[in-house]
Amino acid sequence: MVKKELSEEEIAECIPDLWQPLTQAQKDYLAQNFTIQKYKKNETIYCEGETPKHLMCLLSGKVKIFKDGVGGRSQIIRVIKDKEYFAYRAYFADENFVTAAAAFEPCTICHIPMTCIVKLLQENTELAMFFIRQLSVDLGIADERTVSLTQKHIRGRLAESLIFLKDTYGVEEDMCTLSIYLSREDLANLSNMTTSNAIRTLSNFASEKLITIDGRKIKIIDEEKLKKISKIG
Amino acid sequence: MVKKELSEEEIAECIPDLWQPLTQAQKDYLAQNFTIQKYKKNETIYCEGETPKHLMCLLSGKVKIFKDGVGGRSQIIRVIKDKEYFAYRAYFADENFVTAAAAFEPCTICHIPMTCIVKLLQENTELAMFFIRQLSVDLGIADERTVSLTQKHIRGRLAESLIFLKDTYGVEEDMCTLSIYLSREDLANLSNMTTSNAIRTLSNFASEKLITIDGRKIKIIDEEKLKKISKIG
DNA sequence: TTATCTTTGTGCTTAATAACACGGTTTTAT
DNA sequence: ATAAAACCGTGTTATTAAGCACAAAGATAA
Repeated sequence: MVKKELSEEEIAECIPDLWQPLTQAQKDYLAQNFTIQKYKKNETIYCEGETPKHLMCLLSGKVKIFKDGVGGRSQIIRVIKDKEYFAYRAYFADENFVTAAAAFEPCTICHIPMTCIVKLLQENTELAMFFIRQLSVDLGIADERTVSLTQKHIRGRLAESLIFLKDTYGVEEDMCTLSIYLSREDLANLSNMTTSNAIRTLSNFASEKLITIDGRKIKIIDEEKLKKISKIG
Repeated sequence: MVKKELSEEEIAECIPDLWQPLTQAQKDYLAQNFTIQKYKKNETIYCEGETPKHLMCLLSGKVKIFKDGVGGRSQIIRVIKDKEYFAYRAYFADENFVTAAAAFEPCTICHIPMTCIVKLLQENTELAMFFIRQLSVDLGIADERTVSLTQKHIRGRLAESLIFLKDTYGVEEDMCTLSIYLSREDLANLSNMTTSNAIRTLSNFASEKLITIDGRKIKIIDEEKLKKISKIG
């Protein structure tokens, strides 16, 4: 699993935000505790209830953070893209994971023991500020999302998800095909609705010429209209 | 508004978590930047869209953090009790407030300029860890809450809110009357439902002898059953 | 290649919850 | 003290979204 020893330059490229504030001694220390792991499509990265041990940073691929609620329904809480950090919250809160994580597609993820991170934090306030900022941003997103998911109607929620996926993972060369190919079920779990309603609403959007669908390939045609639908709820 | 100069001992009692990690010089510095403000029942503490300037700590009273969504419906995101800190997230995230805050009842709140907090953070990693821990706990709660609010049914959501209010604000001497007296509308906004449904569901709980209601006074009679209702959704 | 499983799509039914209307009650303000 | 406003409770109706059944199309595996 663990790949060959990496040079500090290679590591620096993987985790620039974490690396940059460190002194040389701290960089050496971190490099000794740095490992890389590969995950297959749909593979579980961690489960709800497990004890967190590592900070993870996604180097390539796409990851979902989700939570299974009552009656087998799953809710995607957030998604992770390239160079984003995750899996550290529960450790800082001294809890087990309340969410699970899985790979949407094949992923490369680096692991750094949280004990190592905490040691670095104790001597580097700039690094501490990085986590404070990151957690603060995520908490703001969570607050917004709570209201969107509870108050918007189905069309608004799905429109929001489509815009969100475009903003997060971007589009292909044609400038409008979403780079992420999700199953209807994942799209539903992201938007807090049943799979049937995701399918139906997606078809409606296609009839209204807001998007085109070709299997899991979705092209955003009228982004402004989608934004409007998302906004009015 | 600003009360008479307080002694360091008095301040230490107000904000023990913040105070304890500081050196004497840092304590002196903080004391110079410490002010106290009173708010009346229902008074707004800050509004969505405003620029955050101060860390606040609730010294007495009860506060709601809420967000107005589509169609005038308001969602209570979290509530603050004695000795809890708030209003700092947006500053750390370099955003304006995405939520608003108001006093449920008369409140005393201390204000500390965020510039002062940031200065202290830069020289005190223990203080930084306090915020990292606090934000991590809150983010976990937000994740759990997202799933509860979206997936549980009305009865489950209201039961959860009642348990939550008991755990947060406690009960009176009789050991079962909730110490917080909320309007039906606030109870609805906490539980993501309309006011009529909060009223109806509350009545149902009363008929089922899970609670008794006397105006805004709510007694928890059968906590176990309520927990069960909350859990199964 | 064939068989099996998963995913997608469609129609119909049912359940859950919001919306509305209105009368009575309590609180607040003057 | 009195008027006005806000809040509470209840019945009725309308809307939204979930649930279910089933067929077709793709994907996966033996």
